[in-house]
Amino acid sequence: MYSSELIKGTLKTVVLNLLKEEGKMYGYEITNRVKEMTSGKIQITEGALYPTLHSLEKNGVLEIEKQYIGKRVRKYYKLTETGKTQAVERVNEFADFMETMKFLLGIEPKLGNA
Amino acid sequence: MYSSELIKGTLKTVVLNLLKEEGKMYGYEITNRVKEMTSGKIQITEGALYPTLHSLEKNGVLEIEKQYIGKRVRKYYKLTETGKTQAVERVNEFADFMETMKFLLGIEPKLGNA
DNA sequence: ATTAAATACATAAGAAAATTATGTATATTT
DNA sequence: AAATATACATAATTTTCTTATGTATTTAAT
Repeated sequence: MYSSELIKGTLKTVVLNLLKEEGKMYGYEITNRVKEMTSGKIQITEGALYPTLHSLEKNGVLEIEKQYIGKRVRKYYKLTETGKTQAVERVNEFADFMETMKFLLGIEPKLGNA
Repeated sequence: MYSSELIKGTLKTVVLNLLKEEGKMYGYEITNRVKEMTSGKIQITEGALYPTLHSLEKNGVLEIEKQYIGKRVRKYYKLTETGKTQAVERVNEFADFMETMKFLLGIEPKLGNA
C-alpha cells in the first residue's frame, strides 16, 4: 500500500482510463479491478470513489446505465464524448508529469527493463 | 503548468530529494529551483512550501541554519539523519508508484528515448 | 532619487480531495 | 444461521493545497 499522500489526485485519471479501455464499469468493479491490477498497492475507497463518479456524471464526463441484478441495482458508468477526450488528455498529462518528476527526482530508467 | 490536482502529494518528496542532493537550501531558493528545473511546469507556492518546511522541521526531518544577508534572514534547511532516510524512502516509493501507474494507465515507455 | 521588482520570510481563510466511519440492502458462501 | 461478499450512499473530519494578504529588505530601472 502506497502512502495515501502519493495517490492523491490520481483517482479521476485512473477511473477515466479504465472506462476508456473497458467501455463500461460499475463502482464496485472499479475498486476491485484497481486493487487486483496493482496487487493491492492501490485501494480505492468507496468514500472517495462514489462522490467522484457522481461529480463526473454531473459534469457530463460520464453517463449512467442502470442494470438490475435480481433486486440489486448496479450502475454502469461509461464515457461520454467529452469524457473520451478528457480521458486521453488526463493520461497524456500524467505521462508528461511523470517524465518531469523523474528528472526532478533523478530517477533513472531501470535497465534490463526494455 | 500541470493541473494542481496532479501535483498533490509530491511536495515533500520533491523538497526532501532536493535537499538530499544540494545539502542545504532555503525556501525561496527551492521554489525557484523547481520552477527552473521544470521550465515552469511545477511552481511551488509559498503558502504550500513554508508550512510544509515548518512541519518537517517540527517532526525532526529537517533542521534550520539561520543566516543573515545584511538585515534579511535566510533560513537554510538541511536533512537530519532521519530526514536522509526518509528522502530515500520517499523517492523509492514514488519510483515504484510511477511504475504501477504506468501499468495501470497503459503508458508505454517512449521509444527513441534511451 | 524614486519607483518597481526581486528577495525572503509568514500566516490565515477557504477550497479540494481524500479518509474514516457509518448506513442500507441483497446475495452468496460456509 | 451466520458470515462474507456484493453494491450502493453519505456525513464528519482530516489533509493538503490555493489564494490572499502581510511585513520588510535589497536591487534594478527610470
